[in-house]
Amino acid sequence: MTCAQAISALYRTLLAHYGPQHWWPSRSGMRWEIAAGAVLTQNCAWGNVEKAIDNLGGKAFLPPEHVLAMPDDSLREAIRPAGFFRQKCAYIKNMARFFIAHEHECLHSEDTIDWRNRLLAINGVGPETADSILLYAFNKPIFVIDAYTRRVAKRHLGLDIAQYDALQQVFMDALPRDVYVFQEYHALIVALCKESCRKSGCGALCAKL
DNA sequence: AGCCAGGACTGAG
DNA sequence: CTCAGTCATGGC
Repeated sequence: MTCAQAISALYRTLLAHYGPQHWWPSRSGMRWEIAAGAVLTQNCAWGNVEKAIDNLGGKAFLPPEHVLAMPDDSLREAIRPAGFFRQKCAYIKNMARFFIAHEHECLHSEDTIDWRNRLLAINGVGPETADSILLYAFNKPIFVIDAYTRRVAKRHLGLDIAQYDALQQVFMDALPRDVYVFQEYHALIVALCKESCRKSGCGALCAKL
């Protein structure tokens, strides 16, 4: 079995086992909330991010103009549960400026790579954050690599590639250029890792992997 | 009590 | 490019 076939096979196995995830929890349904969440979740448990999001309006998530206008002290207090609150305060304001200026433009652009580069130019946005925003907030066809993906790639696919872009390319070359597939695949990898973590063995599924 | 969680930035070699 | 140090909270 080729590497590409193994990547496709793993996707089918995970999808059959866990079912569609319809991922990126967002209560308000705003693209902006997804992007802010992507920054807040940097090296931090999602449960802590939810507290921060609740503090920023939860279901009625505050629009970027409002967050940008908040005094740093207030914004820091709101996002404190997500950790690194001093830097994340600045990062989120950078992201708010991007949304105010470019949300509509980015949404209707076909040039994903161009917008990926623009996101990467923002202080506080690295490859994973940029790709998460493009894939889940803007529905662009790009594959997200994170710590979970690296673990699964190494463990179940024998892929030990250090460079972010290189590993991303392997997945993208192996799969159809399909937003839905990219969204589900990443979500399914997270589902697998969370479950293995809880049960300290992965049970029935691991036998198939 | 420590380790880690859906990273990114900076500086050094 | 690779690597360590830094940033901070909450859950287990």
